[in-house]
Amino acid sequence: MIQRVVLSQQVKEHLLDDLMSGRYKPGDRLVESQIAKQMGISQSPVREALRDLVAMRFVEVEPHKGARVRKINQREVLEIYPVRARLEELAGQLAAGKAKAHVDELEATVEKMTKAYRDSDIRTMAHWDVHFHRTILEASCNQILIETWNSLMIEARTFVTLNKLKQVRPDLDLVSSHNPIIEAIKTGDPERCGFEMRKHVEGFGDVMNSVLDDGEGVESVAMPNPEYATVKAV
Amino acid sequence: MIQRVVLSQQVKEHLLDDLMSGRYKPGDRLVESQIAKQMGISQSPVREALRDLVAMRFVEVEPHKGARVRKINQREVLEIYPVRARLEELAGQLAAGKAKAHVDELEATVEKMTKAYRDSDIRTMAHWDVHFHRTILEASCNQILIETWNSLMIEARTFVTLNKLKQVRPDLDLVSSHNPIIEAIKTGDPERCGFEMRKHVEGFGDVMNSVLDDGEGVESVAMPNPEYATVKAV
DNA sequence: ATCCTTAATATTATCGATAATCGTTGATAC
DNA sequence: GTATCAACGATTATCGATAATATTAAGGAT
Repeated sequence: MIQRVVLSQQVKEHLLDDLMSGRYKPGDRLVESQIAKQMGISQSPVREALRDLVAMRFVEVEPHKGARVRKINQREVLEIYPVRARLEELAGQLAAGKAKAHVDELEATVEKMTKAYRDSDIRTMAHWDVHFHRTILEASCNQILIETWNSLMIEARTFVTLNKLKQVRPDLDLVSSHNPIIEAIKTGDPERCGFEMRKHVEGFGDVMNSVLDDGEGVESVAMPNPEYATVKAV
Repeated sequence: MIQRVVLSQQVKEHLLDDLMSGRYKPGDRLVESQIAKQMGISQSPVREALRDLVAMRFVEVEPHKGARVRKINQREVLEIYPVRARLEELAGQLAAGKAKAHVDELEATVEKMTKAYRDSDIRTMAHWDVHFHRTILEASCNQILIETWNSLMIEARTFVTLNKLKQVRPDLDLVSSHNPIIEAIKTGDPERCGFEMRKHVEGFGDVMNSVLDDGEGVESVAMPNPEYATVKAV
């Protein structure tokens, strides 16, 4: 086994990779001793890695019962959008001035998303989608805001979400709704930047609400202002 | 040593208590073996507890160098208010209807805050202050929102904040600004509830900005809409 | 057959010891 | 006096083993 970084860190990344790629399914048990043997190391670093994953909300443990892959239920998937919307609205307002410097990168990112979308490479698409939003978040220069947003584990969730959307609503254009945000940033108007960010996220929330709604019998999640629909059918 | 709960949990609570009560100061080292010996247990549970505290952002560790009490700098203290403001605005909107059932409790909570304030018992005051906000958060019924808000560690920070305020601005009335929120909830109007929540938090942010501003040479943190001041001098 | 108790098994929680790493001290060279 | 480096001491990271706890299986009583 390699030794460059602390073992627990390596284990964590290894497990994270397994989780993201779906080799572990929600509800699966994660047995410390098994993973340890399988990786040829002792129990301690595995245990530590699992606790980290708990903090990241990918895994849950019950004392004396062990760890399982957390199953994010639909309620949780839907609840996240209003929260994201407000955080990103704030980010947009704060970033309005500073983000102009990143317009080129944002446009390039949208380009990469479009390409991944055409290739039906959902993983890559999710990556650039998150990158787009993260760019604006970071331009806000509010570290707490950034960390709070990060704590929502957008990257992992976006992959699942886009997968689902591509599957049940292949007619949707998931990329072009980023453009109004770029336009707003070009103007440098904080209100408009915030508004477009919020609209964008809430729009996705609405779509997910309708998608998951008729899928299973999930009651829709309270959304304060569901008056606009961002994501257009093509 | 007792054995009812898992040791690491007990250690965590013990350390948390030490941290909150100021027995450990920011920057202090937390040596695993020392704590272990001092509590008469082995290193493992201590180590685990420390990692939990890292996830809670009370402690930071560098690999092979160990753990220290995290020093929350002023920038961070100030940055939190815009974020809180938006989260609590959303909470207010979502909770508008349901929170009516809790008006009595909210009023009782304000009462307890007032009493603690008169007794100059800042710790208790912080407790009920947080309780007030948490009540509304929970009435929002958005679990993600609640968890996100919790992740900001409001309780610990409020204590520090109120302490500072009481110290440099003993003239401020920190309690009565909660009343407009209760009034808004009585009306059940989501917009108004959200607005009052946001105003309340941003108002505190403004005060903290001015307090810390002339205290040390900290540049003030971007606040999108600092046009109102909630906390009145008495 | 169902319910309870017990034994066996699987796994976590904790321990005590060791290896790996960091920071420092002190000696030596320049 | 300052820089470089080796050895030491302190502390973390990891290990392997054991104790504590939960889960399952088996057996017996009702």
